Amino acid sequence: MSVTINDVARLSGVSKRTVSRVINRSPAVGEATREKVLKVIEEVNFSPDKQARGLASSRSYLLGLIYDNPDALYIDEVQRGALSVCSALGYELVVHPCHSKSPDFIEDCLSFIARSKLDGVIILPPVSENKALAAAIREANCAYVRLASVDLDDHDNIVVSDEREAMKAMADHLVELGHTDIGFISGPRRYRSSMERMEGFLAELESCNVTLPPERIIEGKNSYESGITCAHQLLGTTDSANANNSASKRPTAIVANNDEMAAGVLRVASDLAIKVPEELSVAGFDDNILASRIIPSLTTIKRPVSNMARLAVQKLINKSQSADSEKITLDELVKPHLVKRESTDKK
Amino acid sequence: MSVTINDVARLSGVSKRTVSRVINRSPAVGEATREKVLKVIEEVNFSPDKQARGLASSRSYLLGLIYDNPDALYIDEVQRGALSVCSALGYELVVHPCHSKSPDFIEDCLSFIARSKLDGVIILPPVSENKALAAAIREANCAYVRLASVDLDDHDNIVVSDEREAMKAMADHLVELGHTDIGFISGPRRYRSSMERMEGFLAELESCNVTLPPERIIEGKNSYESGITCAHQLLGTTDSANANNSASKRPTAIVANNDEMAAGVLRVASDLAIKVPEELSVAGFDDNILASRIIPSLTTIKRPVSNMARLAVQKLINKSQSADSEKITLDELVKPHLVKRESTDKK
DNA sequence: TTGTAAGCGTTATCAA
DNA sequence: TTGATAACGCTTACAA
Repeated sequence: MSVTINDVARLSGVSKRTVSRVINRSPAVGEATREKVLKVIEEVNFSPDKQARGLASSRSYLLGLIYDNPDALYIDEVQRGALSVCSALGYELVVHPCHSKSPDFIEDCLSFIARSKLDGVIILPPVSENKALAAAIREANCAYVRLASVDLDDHDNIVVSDEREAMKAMADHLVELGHTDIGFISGPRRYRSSMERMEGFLAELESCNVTLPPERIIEGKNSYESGITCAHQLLGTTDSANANNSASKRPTAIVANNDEMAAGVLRVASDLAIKVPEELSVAGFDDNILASRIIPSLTTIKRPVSNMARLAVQKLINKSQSADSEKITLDELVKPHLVKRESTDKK
Repeated sequence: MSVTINDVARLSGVSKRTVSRVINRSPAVGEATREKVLKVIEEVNFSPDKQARGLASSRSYLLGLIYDNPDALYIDEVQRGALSVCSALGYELVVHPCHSKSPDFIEDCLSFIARSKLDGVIILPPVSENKALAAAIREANCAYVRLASVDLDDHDNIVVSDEREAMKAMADHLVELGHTDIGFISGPRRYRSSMERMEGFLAELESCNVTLPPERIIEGKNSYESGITCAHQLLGTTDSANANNSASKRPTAIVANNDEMAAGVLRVASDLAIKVPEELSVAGFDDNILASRIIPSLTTIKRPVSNMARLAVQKLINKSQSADSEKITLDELVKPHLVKRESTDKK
């Protein structure tokens, strides 16, 4: 049927073992031999069988992607980024959306890893913040890299984007535009990333001498619906805040923990006939496709998602690579950055 | 390390081969023996090694997802749908975005299949319409199922959603609202799905005695930017149509081949201060997340994407299953349906 | 630097 | 209905 290592060995007049060495980039092969073998490999279009390789070496050349994030755009960007490195190195990507609230979700992830003997997994936020999961995976002796906003693991096991810093840029942007009365809709406080973003934002405001009173800071759930609820609260249209909906009492800007919630804010503003950005500036985080399509388009923060995913794969592969084969080099990581659009303007 | 088929054989006092038969649900095993073996399997928590199995039987228990579709939301929905069936049956899903314009993309897909000895692949639109790809995959002896809008393959190899029918509902909706002067932005005409949608829409209009002149029907590229270009054309703001931008000359409704282009139309309407839906109704196709978030929210058509993906996996697995093991039952397929929102209203 | 032989954990062949 | 034995295609001791 298809050509095997034996064929290559025979054709190039060396042993199986030597061919194996060539395949695995072992340095312990004479230059002449290596070239001879490579030539044959090329000629007969040989590619080693993954399953046989895996069976013999207990590796699978499969990487897993574990996520509970509902943001399809984020997932898609991660996948494409990861794959651009994966497939170039002979690895494939197996996807695994999980339910981090489910009681047996750790078991489920471990089973996922075991079933296919994955060589490593990439864990996306927010489940990447789950300490127990990371511990269990480490315990199971599987390589992993977490994508996160905080440095909550060894350098080898994490790829961090500095969201705190990015939110400082957002604060500066709004202060420059003259905003001092700003509403902030955070993400769930149990997530480190939510706290990073919030703290970065508030700290920078402080250092610009802008202090937000507690009622300007509310906790959202990262969903569109939650954005709507929180916007009502900030814009003074809930029962508890009745009759307070005068323009003078409203914040002149609202920043949300993500674009989904910011979209909710835009929806409420539209319903209340509050003009954005003339009467209210709005900003989000993620640079979702929404952000550029919605009217007015949304000022937001873009993370280097694709690069982060690539870096994660590289770290993973470097780990699982046998000691004597060449390591690959790591890209420089790009920082998140502010994207200014229509939804923010002078106070 | 972990328990193997040998352990099970030893513990239950039968041969390897018999255990293998039990695992594979072969009927050629005595009832008593089967139960004895199953009991041991249960006790020692044995699960067969995929790689070894694959090596011996040349199967991988891996399914591939091939797509050139840039719509992350669609991909995500497919993945989740497919996985809900996959993992329940011990299969994993390997993803493969491809570039259908690239000259070696068929080779690339074949290599993807060969590399991991995939048991089958699901091909998403629009590349699912590519006849050469399907032929090549069939040639390579790999099972496949295409997701498409037209019945362009054997029943076993395709899952169809009736987009033509769905667009009839869209036509009826607009006619009911009193629209007779309607602009239509099609997708690329080389795609069957574009043609299906367009033909379904126009045919139904005809049968309601509404005929669109040629200049009301233009070909878009399915992108947001293309939506903007086409909207300008339909709303008479291009050079070639200068001075024709009087309300009376404009269509009272514009339907686009997808939500992305419809979003472009909304953007242009906003820029031209044309009120939607008061002065112009707009509709799309897909029910992207955009559709519900954008202001005004978009009337569109939702496909049963997740169900289609599940069905595809079921077909695939039924094929690759050995003849003597149980087949699984197929779900009923839900049809695409119209979702009415804010962007369409009475003329 | 290269080769020999023994697995890796299954399934498949063929006989009993 | 069952079982010994040989694949499957590769890697890894262990030699040479």
